[in-house]
Amino acid sequence: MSMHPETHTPVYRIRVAVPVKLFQCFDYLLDESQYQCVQVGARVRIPFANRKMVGIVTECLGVFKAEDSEFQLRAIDKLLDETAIIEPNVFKLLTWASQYYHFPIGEVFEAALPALLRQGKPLDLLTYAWRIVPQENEPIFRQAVRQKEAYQILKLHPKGAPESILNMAGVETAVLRKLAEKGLVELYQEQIDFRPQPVHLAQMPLNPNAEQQHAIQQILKAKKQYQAFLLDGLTGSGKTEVYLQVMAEILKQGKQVLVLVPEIGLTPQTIHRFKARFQAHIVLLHSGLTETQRLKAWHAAQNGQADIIIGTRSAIFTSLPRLGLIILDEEHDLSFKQQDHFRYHARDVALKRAHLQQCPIILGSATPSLEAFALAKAGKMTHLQLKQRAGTALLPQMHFIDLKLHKKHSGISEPLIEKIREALAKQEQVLVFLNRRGYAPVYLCESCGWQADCSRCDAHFTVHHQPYSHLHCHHCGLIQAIPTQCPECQHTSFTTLGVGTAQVEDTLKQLFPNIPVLRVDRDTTQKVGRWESIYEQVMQSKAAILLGTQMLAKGHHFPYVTLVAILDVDAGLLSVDIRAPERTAQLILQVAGRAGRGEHKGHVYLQTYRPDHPMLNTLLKSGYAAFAEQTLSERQAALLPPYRYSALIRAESRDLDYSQEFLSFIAQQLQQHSKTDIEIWGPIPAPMEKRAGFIRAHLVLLCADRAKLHYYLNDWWPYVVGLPRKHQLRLSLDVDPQEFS
DNA sequence: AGCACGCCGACT
DNA sequence: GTCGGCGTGCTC
Repeated sequence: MSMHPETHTPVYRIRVAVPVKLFQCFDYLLDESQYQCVQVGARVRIPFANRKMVGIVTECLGVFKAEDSEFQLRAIDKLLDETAIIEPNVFKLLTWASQYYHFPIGEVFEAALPALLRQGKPLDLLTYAWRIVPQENEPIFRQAVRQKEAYQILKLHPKGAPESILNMAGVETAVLRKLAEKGLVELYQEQIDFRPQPVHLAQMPLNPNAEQQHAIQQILKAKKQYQAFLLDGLTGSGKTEVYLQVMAEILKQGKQVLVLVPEIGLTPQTIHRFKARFQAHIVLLHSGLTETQRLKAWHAAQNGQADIIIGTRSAIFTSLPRLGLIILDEEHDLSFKQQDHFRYHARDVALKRAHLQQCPIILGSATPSLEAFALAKAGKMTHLQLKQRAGTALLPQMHFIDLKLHKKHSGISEPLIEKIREALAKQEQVLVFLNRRGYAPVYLCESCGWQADCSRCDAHFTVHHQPYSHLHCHHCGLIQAIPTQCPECQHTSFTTLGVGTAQVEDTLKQLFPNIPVLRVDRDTTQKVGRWESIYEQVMQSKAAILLGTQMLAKGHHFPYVTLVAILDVDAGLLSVDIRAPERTAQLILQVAGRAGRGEHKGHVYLQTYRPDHPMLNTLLKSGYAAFAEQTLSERQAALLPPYRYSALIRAESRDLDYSQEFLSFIAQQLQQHSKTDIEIWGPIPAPMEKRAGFIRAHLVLLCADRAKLHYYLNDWWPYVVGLPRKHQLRLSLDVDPQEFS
């Protein structure tokens, strides 16, 4: 195709977002027929430097005149979509996110698309299938063995089969093409019915209590406009029932519902709850899907076939032509914030999306984030509380055990052992929580006190005995043999300090030899389906002990657990991060929420050396809301988030001082530029300064005015990224960071 | 990010 | 004499 701008046939110009680490878009040329088809939000294949890439059209700029551009524009290779695959509201959302998180637009678009679409595969890829063209006589294959085989396999699929399935069955695409040349088979496209089917209730709703009824009514009042709701209720208070009844109404209007859940929350139980209630097209979007499955689900959401879309973080970017409600469950969960690359927070993006869509959004949590509380207090979100526990379940009772006063066996105090014994004797189940896996967190020489430390991190090695004895760094993954002779003093006697779940497991098995002890942590659940089988075992057992880390606190419910023990509450309190107290409080309540959902009252035992700790006491005596209130006023007094807006610059370098040196320099530049508008902390060494061989430093930016912060970041950050570097340096900007020391 | 171009050390 | 180290610069 000739593309001389000087010729008479007009040439047109579009602007394209390219998935590269650059902050600008690039202009390309196309001819009139292409221009008539092109839409903002469609994909194009383009030449970029010396390679081919897939970009997203961001603007259609009309007839091109050479004097309009200082660049020698190139022509696109191909228009990949006839219509936008990103709907206008999501397009606006992604543009906003690129600006808000100061992340290159092309890479933001890339993050919003399934991998197959990023690679340029057709959106309706899965609607194409090969089928046999009926013949009068059975075709004869002489030498063509492969074709004969392929033909036989295709015979087994009278309605046709997609290429991917045939490929898996050993049929190569080339062979199919040969058969197509002979007219024996054809590629055809299945017609999709885009009309949404009416949704029916498959199950009667439960009878809501007064609080639930109030919440449902409040939310439904806003069903055609933007309003954000914080649905704040303890585990077991019936949040899900509120979701389901609001959803029923929205679905009845022919709209789609987007449900976002934490990474670990997408359990078969959750899915089952939705599937049981609605006779509707439900799709799931999570990390466990194959790319083909993901594309299929994404496509059904995007073309409006799917009614309910349940997904993790990145599902917030799915195009939904008839979106009418967003639900974000476990709003406080950290997995909603992406921790690398494009560091967006799905909760904040979801709020923006609901606003663009003019639809209601529900944030649900038993332990709302301080950000959510602050929004509610500022009147930007409607606070709905569910205080009663649904059904007959009673609230668990909380008790402290002062570790200073009692003898311990692998970190379990004697009074706790007695309580566990009593519960087991009544055929009840016990949950023991310890957020530390492995056997022990420290290995040391008995003679000189030398400790086994990771050479690549500022951290101790953790001792593991399974599947064999070794030292493991939980921060960088380094594995080493356990030394038998001290490198410092040559002595040969060693001991361990502290306990991990593996050690507690051994001790519990010794203490209660006839009781099943089930350990749930990353080491025991790596195999697929292992978690499910443990869960099944627990549900079928009578007396049993469940032991585990974080994983136990989320997702699954254990109705027969009446005693919950948190072995080391202090671990979370020691952290330097300002968000450590709320994390700990949330974790305590989440773990506590596992207890006593049946008819028996639950008891929660917190082991601590600090039973007088103010945060623990506020939490236990006055509840989470009082704790949050107190923590918020401390934040307000200290002018910390959410009362000021923040950003964190991370720098990592193999060079000892370069991270700090570089951050010092850029901090100086920003300080001169922004005067007193932005407060800059640092550079400060990261909480674990050395990790995986990189020396890490941070720079914290704080500003009372969000717009001002972004105004400065807008010019300054691209400048910083473009600065020449003396040494290798990894740099990242984290807007609204989840943790900063 | 990639990828090429470009100028200085140890090898068939 | 080359192969290849990664510094620098560019991508419409």
